[in-house]
Amino acid sequence: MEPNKAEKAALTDLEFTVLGIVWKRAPCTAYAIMREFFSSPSSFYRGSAGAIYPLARRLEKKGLLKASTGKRGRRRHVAYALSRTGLAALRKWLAPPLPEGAAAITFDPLRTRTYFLAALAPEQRRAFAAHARDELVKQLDIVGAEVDRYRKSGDDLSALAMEGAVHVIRARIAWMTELGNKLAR
Amino acid sequence: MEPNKAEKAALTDLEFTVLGIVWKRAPCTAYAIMREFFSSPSSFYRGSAGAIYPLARRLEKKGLLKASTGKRGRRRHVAYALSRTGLAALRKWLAPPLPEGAAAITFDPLRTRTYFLAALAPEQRRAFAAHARDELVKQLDIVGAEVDRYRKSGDDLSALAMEGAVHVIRARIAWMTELGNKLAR
DNA sequence: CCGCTCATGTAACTGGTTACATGATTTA
DNA sequence: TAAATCATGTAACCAGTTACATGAGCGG
Repeated sequence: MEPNKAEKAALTDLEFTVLGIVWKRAPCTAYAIMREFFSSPSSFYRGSAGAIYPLARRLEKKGLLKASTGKRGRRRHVAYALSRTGLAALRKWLAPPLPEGAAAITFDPLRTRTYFLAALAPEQRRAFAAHARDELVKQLDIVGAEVDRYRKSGDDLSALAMEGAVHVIRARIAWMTELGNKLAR
Repeated sequence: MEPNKAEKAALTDLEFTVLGIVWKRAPCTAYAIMREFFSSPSSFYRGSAGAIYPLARRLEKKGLLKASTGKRGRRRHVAYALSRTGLAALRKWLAPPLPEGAAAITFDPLRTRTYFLAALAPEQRRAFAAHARDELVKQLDIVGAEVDRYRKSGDDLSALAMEGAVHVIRARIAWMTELGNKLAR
């Protein structure tokens, strides 16, 4: 017999992230998972219903989530929790070694544009650097507030995670400042 | 008459990036565009043939690229260059204002994992931070070399762009070091 | 009773991917 | 002359998206 392909196929980052969310929030409806994505300042995944609902059922069929139906009033809902194998899968994803490329350089719309900045007139280049810097500073406030929120809620590791975003945005601000200065000369 | 939808639809980042590459390298075959992606240390886009060839023809049909057939020996090839409207489109993409979210926080596999690190035993958490840090240090060498390569080739703006990646990786190293220290206490 | 949130889902689309296929030209 | 590179392309797939639809419960 061939090994069951569906059982073996590696999960996507979104699937592991959902596993992580359920681990934190269990018992947790698919709707609650969606909200988690909506409230995140990161917009890489939108956590759309069209992604989350089929995904949750998929993980349940694979035995990584277990579903239980509860009700509020006469209304039913499905709450998920991690199964034993789900927790094991989450831990395997978290623990070293990291997969190829997990520490690699990430997509950055500002960097992508900077490669081709010579196509603009010098004055427009400086405007780009100044504008990008301003936008980054705005982002810094948003993620800074998010760090505080996690701190106050006592979720120190999430705060530490979000501090990664703070570090990165500060680095990008420094980079855009440097770019502005170099373009000014 | 309705405005032609195909003409008006916004381009993706990949399409603008190809526009930028052609602007730099014209006259430039689709194959050469692919190589540009292969040689990039960023792996967000793989620049696969299945993406690049249809994309180039699409941009040509929209009038953003113009194609010319050359030959080496008795073998034909199609070389692209930017049209006037293509250059205008590239410049509009580059110039302020940036689209919504261009300065937003980006996807980071390390950050995503850090949110759920409490699911690991304390010793495994520290191992994660140490391992991630090591992997980032390796990346720093790679992108540092890339900066030098651009500097030597005289392409200062590309070097400046790649220095953005250096800034970000250094920030992520500092973050992982901090995380390691905090987990050690 | 109106509008908001909770809750669940589907259909059509999209923008990439992998894998494959073909053949000329160049280089070791 | 074999292997690598140049060059072009297609087919099947995939993991997301948007947009839509439905309906219960709840607060003002």
